[in-house]
Amino acid sequence: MTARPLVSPRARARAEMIEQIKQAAREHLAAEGPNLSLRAVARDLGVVSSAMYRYFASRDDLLTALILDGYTSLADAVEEAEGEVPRANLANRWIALAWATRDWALEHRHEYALLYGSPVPGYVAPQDTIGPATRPVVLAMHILADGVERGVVEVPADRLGREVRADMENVRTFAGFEGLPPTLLARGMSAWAQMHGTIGFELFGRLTNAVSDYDSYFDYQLRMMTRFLGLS
Amino acid sequence: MTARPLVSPRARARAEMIEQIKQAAREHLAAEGPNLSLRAVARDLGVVSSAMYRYFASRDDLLTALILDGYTSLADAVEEAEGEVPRANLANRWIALAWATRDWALEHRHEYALLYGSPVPGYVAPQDTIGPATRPVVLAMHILADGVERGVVEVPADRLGREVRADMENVRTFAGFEGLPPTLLARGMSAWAQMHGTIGFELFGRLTNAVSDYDSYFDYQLRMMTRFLGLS
DNA sequence: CGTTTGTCAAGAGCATTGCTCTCGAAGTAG
DNA sequence: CTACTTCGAGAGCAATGCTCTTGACAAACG
Repeated sequence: MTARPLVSPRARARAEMIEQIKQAAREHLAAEGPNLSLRAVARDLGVVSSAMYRYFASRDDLLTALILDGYTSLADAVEEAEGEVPRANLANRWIALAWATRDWALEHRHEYALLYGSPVPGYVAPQDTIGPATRPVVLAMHILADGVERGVVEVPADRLGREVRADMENVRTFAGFEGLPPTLLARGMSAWAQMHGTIGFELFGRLTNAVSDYDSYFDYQLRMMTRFLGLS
Repeated sequence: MTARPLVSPRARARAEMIEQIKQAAREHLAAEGPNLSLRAVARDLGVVSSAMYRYFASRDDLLTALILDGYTSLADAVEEAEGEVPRANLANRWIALAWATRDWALEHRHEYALLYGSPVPGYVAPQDTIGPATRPVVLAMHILADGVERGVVEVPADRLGREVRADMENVRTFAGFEGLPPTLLARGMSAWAQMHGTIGFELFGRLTNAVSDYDSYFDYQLRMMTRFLGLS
């Protein structure tokens, strides 16, 4: 007698097919950009287009799956890179995080555009994307919180407006940072916007004719950033 | 006898038609997002779709025209706002520039996405867009150059890498800033990326659940920025 | 074992898109 | 008046996302 399989062959085949579709879709994304065509990936898989709808209710659903995978892929890469730096070296932890973000963005240009570029027209992010989506920025703020805890990061003595303070408190409790002062959090958000702004400029070709050595440029931007944050 | 019109009625009608098409396209852009449909604007104008091709060789050509108009519209708004601030008030000039940018972006969300968001798939920016496209950032750097000239902005004494220095020299000569030191230019680019990063975050919904009062948030970000630039 | 239930790929079909071509009407210039 | 150009209309082609039906096959159950 054979043991009942833990997952039926059917469910297994289905999971494999879903993975194949996503893989083909990713390749199409990298090749032709965000104009993802269900029929095209169906052709790649030697399958008729209507069969796709057994696995994804719509093209947007496929996109959602890709976006979700993208968020976790990016977050994994970022967390791994940051995790390899000694805890006490705050500046290098931030720099490692930023480089990992940029490296991932350059390797997955169109996926990055999907995550951080202009949103797709009719698409609305479902609730379960916000978890993976916030992992990198939560990690970044964790570095700052660590610095405060270790007493090596000086807390800016700015006077925040009431609304900004409320917003920062909101973010703080959301991410679970008790020891992170709002003024420093605001600085972190500033640096975060700068990092993604710089990466976006490079990726979307807004710096052509202006910058030739993007690595050095990014490196210098990061040096200014860590100084601005009081990490170095 | 009637005088020969300076521009023939035909050329005039043509120019008007082009303007009508662009206007309808802008409205469609604002309503349905970047998925601009030639046939839809043709329907709006009560005209058959093939007639569009008498005025724009392709859908991308229409987009190019909209992008070009967008750049000049944004640049006009920014230059006007900045021009109203007394020349000596460097910080307020920068702040006015930034607010004008954000205001324009909020009023023309999809056009801003066209200009600064992820690029449209097959689209390549023609050469004649780079002029209007750089007007705002040239203006921003001009404020910094002005500050150096007036001797009120301190020049950062950073040591730039050779590549970064070369890039900054490149940008400097391109924009015609002789008196702007590379280290300050690099700071300017940093602030520029931060500004567009922050605006993009707000516009593309990357700050929902984190920020509630975007005006105050942007205001505070600007205060940090002008301090970082040495303008206040 | 045999029947039922559910899942699957295939195909036809609908409305939409960008774009091309041809045709006749109408305006313009000599 | 005649020759030329420009225009809008319409048909048509190759795509797209998505729906529906049909027939085959596997899993589950009695």
